[in-house]
Amino acid sequence: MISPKSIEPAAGRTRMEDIARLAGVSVSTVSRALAGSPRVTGDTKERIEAAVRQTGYVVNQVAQGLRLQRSRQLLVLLPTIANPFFAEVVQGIEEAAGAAGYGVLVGSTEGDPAREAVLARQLLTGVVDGLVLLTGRIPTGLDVGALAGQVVAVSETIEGADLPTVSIDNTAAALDAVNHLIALGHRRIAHIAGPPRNVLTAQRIAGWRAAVGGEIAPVFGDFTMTSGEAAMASLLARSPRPTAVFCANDEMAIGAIKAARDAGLRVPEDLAVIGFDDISFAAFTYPPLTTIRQPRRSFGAAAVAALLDGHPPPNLAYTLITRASTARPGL
Amino acid sequence: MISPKSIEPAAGRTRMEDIARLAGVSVSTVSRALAGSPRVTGDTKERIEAAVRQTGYVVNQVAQGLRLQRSRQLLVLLPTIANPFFAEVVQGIEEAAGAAGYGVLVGSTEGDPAREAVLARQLLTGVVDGLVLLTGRIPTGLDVGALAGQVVAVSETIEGADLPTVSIDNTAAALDAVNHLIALGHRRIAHIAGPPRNVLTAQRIAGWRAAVGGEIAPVFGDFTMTSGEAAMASLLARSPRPTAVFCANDEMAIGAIKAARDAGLRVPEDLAVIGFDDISFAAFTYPPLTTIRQPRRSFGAAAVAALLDGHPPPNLAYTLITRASTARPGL
DNA sequence: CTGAAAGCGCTAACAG
DNA sequence: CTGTTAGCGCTTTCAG
Repeated sequence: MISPKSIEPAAGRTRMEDIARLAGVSVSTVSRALAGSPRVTGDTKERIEAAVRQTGYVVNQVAQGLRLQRSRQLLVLLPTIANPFFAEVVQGIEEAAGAAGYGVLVGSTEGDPAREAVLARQLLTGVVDGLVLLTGRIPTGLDVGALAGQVVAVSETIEGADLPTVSIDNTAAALDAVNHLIALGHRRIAHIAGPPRNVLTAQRIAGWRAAVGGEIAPVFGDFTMTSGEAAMASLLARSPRPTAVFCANDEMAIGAIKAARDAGLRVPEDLAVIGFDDISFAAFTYPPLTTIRQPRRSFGAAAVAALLDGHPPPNLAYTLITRASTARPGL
Repeated sequence: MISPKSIEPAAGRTRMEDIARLAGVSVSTVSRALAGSPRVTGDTKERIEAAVRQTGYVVNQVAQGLRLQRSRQLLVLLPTIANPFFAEVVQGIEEAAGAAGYGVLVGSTEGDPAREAVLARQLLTGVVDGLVLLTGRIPTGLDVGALAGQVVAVSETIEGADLPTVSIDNTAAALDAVNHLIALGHRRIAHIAGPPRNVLTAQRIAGWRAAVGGEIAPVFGDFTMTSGEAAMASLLARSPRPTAVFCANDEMAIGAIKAARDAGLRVPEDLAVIGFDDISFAAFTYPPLTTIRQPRRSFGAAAVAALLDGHPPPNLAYTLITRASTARPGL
């Protein structure tokens, strides 16, 4: 059990002072030696290193953080870690952050603005040095202007905020996806979109509209498999029925395929389906899912580079991955 | 960009001292008021609260952590956050931890023992108060004996370590899964196991063996879809071919179904498949996957309860979820 | 090349 | 009910 009622400061842990005593020097010297200062050399340095090895000493990062005013931790805020897309971006962030000596805190907010705000405040209290937003919005109460360079948006652009953003060109990618269907001969191409009032939703709708022309209404989902299934069910009631559907993410595409099959349709013969993201499951659906691959690990790496090195985040490249869920209509 | 070369201590952030000045009291009084001490009341309390609201002050958790010798952060160590099973356990941990005012650090170690060790040391340096191990092993260099009450294992029991562990009875669950197949009439039931030398692997093999009897060899995978696909391919070369296969997790089951279908077999008519975990994708495979549901959110909640309140973690209940991937043989 | 001392922002005796 | 003071463990001037 953590935090017993009686707190024993320093609970027996080795401190720098102990190392100093063992090595017969002062704490300043130990501190310098550990920081790799060239001012500590030879025998002194070796004695200190020996003491560290012997005791298994590790510097207290909390004390160090207080003194240095930096924690070497990053906070990632995202809607849900259960979505493989986000999970893989987090992997990329972790890798890059870890390589730079930074740790990663994950806040899975379930879309709750209150929870987002609470977590984001960690940034203001010294617990983390930087914030990666995968939520598509600024946590309430956070003054991003004053936090310049400490906040980066990933995947979703945040409107009205002048934030460095790591993303792909979603409109162009959606256009490419739909053009793939058009090239196969499809003309009635429906769209299962993300939630209304979401930037990605708008961008992908724009790409779809640009390709299909006209004013057909998309069906809105919420990026879950269940919502894709429901959306597809409603599309199947349309007449004439679409011959193809472009889904704003892979999970909704997986739901859509299930709905189509449950309605007795064959994919891709009766209905072609294309997704977005290329999560690992996309290659294992039946039929395997044609989709747009987003470079998720690179998203993470670019976000960390933006935070730690100030690199302006690039617009990354996406790829159309052609699998068996799309084919010529009525084949 | 984080950490400019010139560090400005206290970089303009509101400190408790500022609140004290605004409210016309001392910092001790502010500290007490913020901690909800009954010793600060009436007008004083209100002036302090007003100052806090006005400035948007948030206490510096690093300084607080140093003083209190506790960080209100938990570290979760896991093989890969990209696996939905782990992701959902993390959600459960986050929920429970968040409700108790704790934050969650995630270390996705990709099975790298060195990375595990480095991350686990955070526990020793005051960055986190507790450690949740989903990795099935003690990070090297960590003296769990000395850290009693600060470490809990989840999902995988750690052999030779006397650790509180949150899990299900994996052997019994595997037995139930295979008995489901036997009840359907299957007799040649193969097993796609997890990686060798893994406790879960051993337990699930034991349950399978108890049900099928005999000494058939399992095929080993590594819990990924790709490995399940490869394992199934090798099983299909056996003669006589199994009529059913019990997979040690859902992802390998998804891979196995793909391999079976690619080989021209129908699931479940020619081959029944049962998985383990009931990740969200299991309900959306084709055919939908029969599986053993593990209560992942509860795993997380129980782990946090063990750490924070010292509750001994219970063995949780699992459920057989019957879907369409299993049926009578040769139907 | 090394040490003494100050201080990061906070909490908790201890006095009053 | 409130303030003074010491100190959590570390880094970094400033002296020597």
